[in-house]
Amino acid sequence: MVTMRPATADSQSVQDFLKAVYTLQQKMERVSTNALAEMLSISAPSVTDMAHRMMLAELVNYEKYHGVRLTETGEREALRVIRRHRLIELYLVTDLGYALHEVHDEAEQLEHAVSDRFIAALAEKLDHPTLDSHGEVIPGIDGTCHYRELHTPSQFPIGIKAKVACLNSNNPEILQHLMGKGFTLGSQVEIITREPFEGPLTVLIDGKTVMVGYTVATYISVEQDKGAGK
Amino acid sequence: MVTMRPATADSQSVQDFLKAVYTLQQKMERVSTNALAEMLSISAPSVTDMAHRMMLAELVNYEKYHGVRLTETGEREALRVIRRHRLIELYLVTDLGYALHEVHDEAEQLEHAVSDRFIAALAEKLDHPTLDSHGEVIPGIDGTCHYRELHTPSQFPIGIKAKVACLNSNNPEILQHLMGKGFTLGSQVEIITREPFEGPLTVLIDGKTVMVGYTVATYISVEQDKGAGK
DNA sequence: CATTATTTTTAGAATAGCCTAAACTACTAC
DNA sequence: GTAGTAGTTTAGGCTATTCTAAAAATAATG
Ligand SMILES: [Mn+2]
Ligand SMILES: [Mn+2]
Ligand SMILES: [Mn+2]
Ligand SMILES: [Mn+2]
Repeated sequence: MVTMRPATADSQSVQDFLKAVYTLQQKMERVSTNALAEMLSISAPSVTDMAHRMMLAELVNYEKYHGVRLTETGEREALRVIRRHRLIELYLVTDLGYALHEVHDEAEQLEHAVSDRFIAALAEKLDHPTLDSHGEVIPGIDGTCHYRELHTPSQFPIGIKAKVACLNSNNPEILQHLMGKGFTLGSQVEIITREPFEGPLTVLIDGKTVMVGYTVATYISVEQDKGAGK
Repeated sequence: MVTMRPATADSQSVQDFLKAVYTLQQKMERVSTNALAEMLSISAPSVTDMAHRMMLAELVNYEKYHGVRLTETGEREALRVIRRHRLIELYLVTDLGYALHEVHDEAEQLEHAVSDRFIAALAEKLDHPTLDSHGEVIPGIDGTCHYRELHTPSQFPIGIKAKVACLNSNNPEILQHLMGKGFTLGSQVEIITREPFEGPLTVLIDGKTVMVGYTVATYISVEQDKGAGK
């Protein structure tokens, strides 16, 4: 720590770190080392160390005992990696016959290995998409994100028709479970009943009635049907 | 060196090392540390070190001062990586619009990052090809290679019609130079004149007459036209 | 506002890959 | 066969990334 060299933005660890900070930043002002350790599955001391080195590289702003925040450079880099990740995920489903639950782990590796040339080819082939195979927003080359107004079934009013807009889990088992119930992007859904105390939901999906646990439902986002009055 | 842990076959360094040994083994009985250092662009001591660790992992047979040879396991692994590399190269040209000179460097990274699932998808999509975009043999999943009888222009008799069967350079500049002259896989070629002392060749390619330097011509392999008497 | 509990950082260490400089072996030529 | 040269290995070191155990700081509690 007397001599500490700055991190380089092109390593796998640094890129995953940037993504993790970006994601956690959406929910909290500053991101704690513990939260990062949890998300990255590494020890807290490793996070502290990385935070120091990325501070020197001016990718994050780090204050001892008060967590981390992305700098402008850091955010740009994070969005670049997220763009890669999501373009790859979409491509795997669209052109290589992957099932949704298979794409995340593959993309987690490929995002670091692939060249800008490769990403450009994918973007071109997919006709510059803005949503990936989970329904998550793909940032543009300039970092712009076209967010939509989404809702979680657990907070969406009963009786309103909506469409599944995002299945935002990275866990293959959860995704398989949800898709097994009929939740796929674009499905028509309507909440029929909602049990209190974080109980299960009864949902009408494309005409079929199914039950879903509260916890697993938090990985679903729906979008109100266009044209349907609020 | 008192305690030395065996290498693990799934690291980038180890995989590239295996490929290098495999390639050099075609031309020499045992592969020297210097030859490997040269091919891998690392120092000779690094090669010695790696040789030791890969010996412990039973991937190579290494004898001090007498170089290295792949074990059966090592050869299987090497062929697996070569298969990946070449399927990726073919895919990049066929489906993603890459030019031949762009594929090698990309494949050199991707071969380590991609899953077996991914490779299976490529093989399927390309209809289980046996030749990559350079014209090199793609080993099967079981390691089998369907070699052809190829010739270098510099040793091929004058006046015989042949087809370009392989452009086996990894150097983008060389490939661009050759393709600029009209050498592409499948082109009709006929040697018109050959200068002595490793001098240039005059070649008829698809009707056009071009000159090629001796050195650069060593990266071309041709196959005698089928049906044309020897 | 003390005391405890939780979080975070420091200290010290390991591993894979790499390096340079120095020592050593093996082959080549008298 | 001995000297010289070319090729290899050993010795010693460095970096990035990870870890565990211990110390320190912050946050929560009564
Ligand atoms: Mn993902
Ligand atoms: Mn990743
Ligand atoms: Mn190649
Ligand atoms: Mn490689």
